[in-house]
Amino acid sequence: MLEPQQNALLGLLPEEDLAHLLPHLEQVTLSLGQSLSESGRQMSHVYFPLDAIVSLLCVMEDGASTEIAVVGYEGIVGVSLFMGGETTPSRAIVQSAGTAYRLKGQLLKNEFYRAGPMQRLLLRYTQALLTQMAQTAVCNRHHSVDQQLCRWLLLSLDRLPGDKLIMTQELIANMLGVRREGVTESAGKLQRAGLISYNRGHITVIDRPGLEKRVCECYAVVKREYDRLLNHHDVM
Amino acid sequence: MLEPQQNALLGLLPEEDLAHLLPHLEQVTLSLGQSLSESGRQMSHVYFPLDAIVSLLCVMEDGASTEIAVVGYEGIVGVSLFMGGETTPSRAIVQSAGTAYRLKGQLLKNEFYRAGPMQRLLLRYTQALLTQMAQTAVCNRHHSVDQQLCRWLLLSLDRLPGDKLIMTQELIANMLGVRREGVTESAGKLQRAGLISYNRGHITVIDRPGLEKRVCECYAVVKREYDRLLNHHDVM
DNA sequence: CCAACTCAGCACGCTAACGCACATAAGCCT
DNA sequence: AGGCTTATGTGCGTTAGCGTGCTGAGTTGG
Repeated sequence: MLEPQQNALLGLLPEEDLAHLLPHLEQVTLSLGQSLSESGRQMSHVYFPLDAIVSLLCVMEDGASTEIAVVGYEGIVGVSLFMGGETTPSRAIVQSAGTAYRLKGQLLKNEFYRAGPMQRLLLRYTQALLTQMAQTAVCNRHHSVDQQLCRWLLLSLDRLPGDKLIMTQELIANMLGVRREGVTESAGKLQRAGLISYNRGHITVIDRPGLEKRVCECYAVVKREYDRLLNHHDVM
Repeated sequence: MLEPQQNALLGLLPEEDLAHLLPHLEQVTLSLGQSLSESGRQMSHVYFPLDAIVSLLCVMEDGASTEIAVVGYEGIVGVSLFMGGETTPSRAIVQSAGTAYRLKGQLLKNEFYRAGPMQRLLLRYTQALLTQMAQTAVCNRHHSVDQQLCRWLLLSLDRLPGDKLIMTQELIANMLGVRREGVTESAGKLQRAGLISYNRGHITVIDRPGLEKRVCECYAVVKREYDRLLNHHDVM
């Protein structure tokens, strides 16, 4: 059984605050490719992933896209609701199927405007998101597809229980905003180096330390900032 | 004389809330290249630019950098203070000299945690910043230096009183995270097309509509979102 | 007024990534 | 089994942007 506390934000909340929300939290299954938020559309709920992963994508008129951030058990999908804008121009797509708890948008806003621990927590999380987006921008600019693939794999791995992910090269290419063939090539290198094994949409990470050696600094910067902003000691 | 209300955030604040802050607002001159915030360092003040422009840069270990957002009269530098993280891994550099009002960080936080109009305003602004960063990331990935230069020029122009900016190609290259020669080439095209005139660090925009024709959609997306989030009607 | 410096422009060759066209290959569904 | 769809691997030519080295035109300051 999956408990709401497996989501890091909910888990960091003091018991009484969590108790407020518990009756309204609804467990849902998220399936691969499902959209939780479309550009410019108001979300009815926010989502607290448990073992699912959600990608925030920025999609352009011609259909080209790039992942700007990834959200897993450590976060929440639907930041724009409590930030006051209600909508975002970006899209939220389930990148790895799994489970999440969801909460009606209005209830989250109520909790947020009580200005208690939940507010502090959500604001700190949003700042972590800012950092992730900034680092993604600079990584897009300066680093090779090889490095970005490593970063992407590690970010996903950190949000998954095991060492397997279900993901075609086509989809990874959409996330990274590169050609499918580019991913084929980079993934091939990683496979030949014995770091991952790739099999028709099923990736198994064999040598995680090896990936960490190849990845650019962007991964560590983001991870460090999440750890700093969302550790139990500072937040509560 | 420059009034605090020339900053859009301060200008949107109801009179009584602004009155709270006025005695503590200190006018300062920002000079080109001045750093307002270093990676991981706590800021003592937040800044409300009037006619100055500040770039938020993400700098990497090897010194390569990319601008992730630009802040002018419409915004505030120092979002991380009220978001709870206190520091950011990014750097804030004055990109166009001018004037700003500044406020002690603690005073801003006090005002923020009163949970009044200022809080709503700052949160909405932060969401606009999120959008700008996301769009920058996707633009870095998919658009040519030509297009990005147009975007950058227009974003700067929107934040300046006139049609001139003081900025060498070298600095623009740092912002965009490209080679200086790349900027030379793109700027040359714009100059030959009669859109701008370039003269040793002095750029004059001659044909703004022409720039708007060449720019990628990223500019409009960001502008629209700022207008939506920070118009007087919705915020207050 | 000349020297030093800064800024802009140009000419290479180089490489990563692109777009496109195929060739397999592996699972899926009668 | 056989044919379909989907996923992956490869091999082109093309191109945008990079790194480097250099030229020359302004600007500044002694």
